Amino acid sequence: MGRRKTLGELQLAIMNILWTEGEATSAQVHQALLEERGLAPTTIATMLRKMETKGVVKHRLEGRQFIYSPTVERSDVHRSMVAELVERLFAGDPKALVSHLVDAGEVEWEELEVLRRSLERAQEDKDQESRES
Amino acid sequence: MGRRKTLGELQLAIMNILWTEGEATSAQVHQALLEERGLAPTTIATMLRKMETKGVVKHRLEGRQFIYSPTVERSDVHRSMVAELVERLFAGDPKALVSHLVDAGEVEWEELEVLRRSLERAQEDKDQESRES
DNA sequence: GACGGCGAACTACTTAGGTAGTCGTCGAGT
DNA sequence: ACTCGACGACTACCTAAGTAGTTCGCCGTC
Repeated sequence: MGRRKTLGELQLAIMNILWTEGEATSAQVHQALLEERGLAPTTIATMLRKMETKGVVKHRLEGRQFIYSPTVERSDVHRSMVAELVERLFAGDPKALVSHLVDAGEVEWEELEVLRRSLERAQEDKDQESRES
Repeated sequence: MGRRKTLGELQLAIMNILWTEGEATSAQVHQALLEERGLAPTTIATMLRKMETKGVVKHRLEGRQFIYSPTVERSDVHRSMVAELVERLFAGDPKALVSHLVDAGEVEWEELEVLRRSLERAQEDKDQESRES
């Protein structure tokens, strides 16, 4: 059942709401996106139905309302979308992406050191956990 | 004139050929992609025409052949596509992408150190150059 | 018991990538 | 001069995302 998990712009915006809220009705999602997008309520509803067909959300019925919730993890979507980009642009080499970010001035190389430290620490914490369990 | 520089899978494959070769005819591109894709020659030709409309390639006439060449830099395309992904997935924070790569096990944090060193060195080289010029 | 509103469903349309068949033309070789 | 092959142009589909209008059913209210 590992379908294509590549989501479009609006779909990601909707998923972000569902991921942070846990679940929401079509109207709630519409409300949340109204400020920045100003879309019709039907647009959101249609999109949610399409996303359910695709298998990235599901709904349960409460009264006469559909309450939608995500069926995929944020991290899974991130993983597959990043992997696709790396595949397409950097021949599958993620390190090339990091190089690119620095070359393009998006990330200062000094920041890599900071990042490395905190990630290293996170790794140690994880090791600690598994040792304890 | 800064159109959307988001290219699809096939378009990227074609651009990769043009970027490495400098220029090529439709037939040459078709030949180069035949192994892995087995597409009809007309498909390549149509795509090149669409890409010219979009402004990412141009052609010159030699005899009765169109010789295509890129009009955008590989690095520009990489930049805008990575930026779009970072915008969509990581709220515009490129450091979050690096974190993700490590969390997802795509890049070992130890490699960041190696990468950091080489990038730092590259930076020094660049500084050196500008000082010399 | 008819009525109005809300929300889901259906339908339609646009844009973009991808794929390919058919047509027209022009130059080369006989 | 005439035919044939190569190659660009045009046209047509398909799929996916995005956007929204219209319809229909149901529920509570008067």
